[in-house]
Amino acid sequence: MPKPRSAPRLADVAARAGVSIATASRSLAGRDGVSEAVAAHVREVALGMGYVANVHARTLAGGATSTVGLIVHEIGDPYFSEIASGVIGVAAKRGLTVQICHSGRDPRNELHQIRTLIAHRTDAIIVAGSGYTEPSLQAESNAALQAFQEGGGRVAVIGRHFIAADSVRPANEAAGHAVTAHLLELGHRRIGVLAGPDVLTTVVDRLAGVATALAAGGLSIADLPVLHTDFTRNGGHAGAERLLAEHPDLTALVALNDAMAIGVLSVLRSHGIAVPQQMSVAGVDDVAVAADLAPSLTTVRLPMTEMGELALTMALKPPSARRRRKNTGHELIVRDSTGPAPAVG
Amino acid sequence: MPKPRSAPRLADVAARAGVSIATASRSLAGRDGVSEAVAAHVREVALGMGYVANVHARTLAGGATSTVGLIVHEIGDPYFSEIASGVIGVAAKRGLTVQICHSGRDPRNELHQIRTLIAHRTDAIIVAGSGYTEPSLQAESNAALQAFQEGGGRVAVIGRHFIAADSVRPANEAAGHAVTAHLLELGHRRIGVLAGPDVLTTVVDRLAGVATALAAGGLSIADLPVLHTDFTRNGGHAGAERLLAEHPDLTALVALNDAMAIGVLSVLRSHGIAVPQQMSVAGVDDVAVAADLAPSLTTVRLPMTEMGELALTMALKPPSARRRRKNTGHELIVRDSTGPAPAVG
DNA sequence: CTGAAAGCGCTAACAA
DNA sequence: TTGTTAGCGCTTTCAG
Repeated sequence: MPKPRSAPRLADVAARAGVSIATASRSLAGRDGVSEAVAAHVREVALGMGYVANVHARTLAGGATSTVGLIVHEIGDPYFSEIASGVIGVAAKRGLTVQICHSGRDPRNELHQIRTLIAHRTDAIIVAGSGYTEPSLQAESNAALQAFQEGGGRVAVIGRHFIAADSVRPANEAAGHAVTAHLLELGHRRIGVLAGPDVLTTVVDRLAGVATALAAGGLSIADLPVLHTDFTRNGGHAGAERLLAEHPDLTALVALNDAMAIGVLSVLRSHGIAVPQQMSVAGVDDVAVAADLAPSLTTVRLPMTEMGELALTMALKPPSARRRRKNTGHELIVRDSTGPAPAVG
Repeated sequence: MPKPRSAPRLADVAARAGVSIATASRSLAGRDGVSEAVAAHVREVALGMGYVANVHARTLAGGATSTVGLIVHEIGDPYFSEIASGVIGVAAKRGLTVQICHSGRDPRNELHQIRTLIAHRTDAIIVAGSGYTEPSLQAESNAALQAFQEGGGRVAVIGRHFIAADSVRPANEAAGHAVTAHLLELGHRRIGVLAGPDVLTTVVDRLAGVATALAAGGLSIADLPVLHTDFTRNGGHAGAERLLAEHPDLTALVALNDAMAIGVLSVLRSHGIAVPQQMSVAGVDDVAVAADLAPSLTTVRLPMTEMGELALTMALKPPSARRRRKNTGHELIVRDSTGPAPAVG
């Protein structure tokens, strides 16, 4: 059975309204050059027929296009779903639709998704999430994005270096600094760090913040245990188990994102270690649930939703000669998971 | 400065390869009717030029289209981001791209999003999230979806009644039954229910499950306090405050989704009420963090990711005469937030 | 096996 | 103010 064809076309509307196809087009597009009476009539007819313009034809013909692409690591991760929410929010306001793809933090797959989005001729492409410290890993993505921009496409990245495009830059280093300074202030000296893979720039940047805060406090990060595991809840879980086993003297654990911190809290709970009395825990991001964990999580708030909004807003502006950079703010949110360092045993 | 035009077109590839545009098309599409030698050559040239077919032109010309639409309440909500993850996962495997829109649980806006997706001529549209008990609220959406299907479009809904399309049906009633039965078994009799708006079918269905479990236990839901607030964390928070104030004798609180349960736990914690010693709490959904709350949340697991996968898989199958229905399973997950009812004071 | 040409539905000059 | 017409880039008969 052949796919039935039925959606009314502009020509149908025009015929029914008794005008030319051009007039119909103008009326519907709200462009002027049509008498208001005719325009209104056409619109009414169109509505009556349930006419909806074919976006592909419209785009092909050079009309305004209407979709933007968003690449995230994984939409199920709150960090990214909050960013996506911001992007979708401003897109909806502008009548745009958002295509979302998973990169899975795999450079090859990311490249593939970028290509796909380019094929879809989206107005803009937003790439969210950490890049790689090793530039060669994203050289191809970079080139593709570059070509896309040269072809008139717009690009904005969130939390990425090494890509020549407008960018929103989360305060990663400042965030790392802030949590660490907070812990130091509470008297902690034996601090364990749960970091994600060190090929991720986000991890490296946050770690750099940790290091400078430590240095300012007269400590060296080289003297503290830093574990690189997955940048996820399970990575935090596994890392905490190991840190606890190998460094029984720690009084605080800082996780480089909230997902990891959640894993850490879980381990501590199962070991019956009181937080924050015996061990302080802090994260970075301030995902929505952070406030509702028990104990509620001390963390550094990064405005994810706003980052998404910002990125799309920048991407939708006419391109500027030099690329724009927007640095986000950050805010230390002290909750119940951190407390004074226990007196030395 | 005019928008530069640069993406190579099929014609460019054809010219460069020294073949006709038709041959180029066939080679790239992997269709036969071309000598393998020529095809290979064309492919190589295309690759070298970084050629990517224009999806709009391809779609317009009647070629295979390649995108599906997904409408969710709000992508920042874990329930929906997990569903989205499932959808995106299978889409990626099939070389499809996913357009995600927010309905905001507003029937008018939902209709608008459906229209948008139809304009984009997506292959399929998936609508996720509760519908309304009042059919008139979604009559227009229904009609639009109907027309879309008659035009050859595919539709699948998740957790929705009253829409003539393939559907994935979460075990809402069974879930409501399961949590309630669990609480009853633990000896609870004074149970408060935190429900979302009663215009949502999901709420009504889960509530029905609660009622039958209660009835089986010799109780009537009419005798218990049922509060209809927002179907969100804050709704649960506000509702719990009220329930606690007005019904100090309750020993258990069931929230009709985990988001609400999280709000409930937060209230209990701030009131210093021990869970589960003084008050048991249970939710429905089993979002990812449920296991990491403290106390970990007893809930009923609904396979959100799988629901998303299922929905797209169904939608991608050739349409069948009568609509398909897929009921999901459910599983009571007993964790630490529920315990025996305290002895009567 | 390969090429020429007719659209797909729409927008945007260009005429009238 | 309105209509005519030439594409946008691709797929797909239909010829060769």
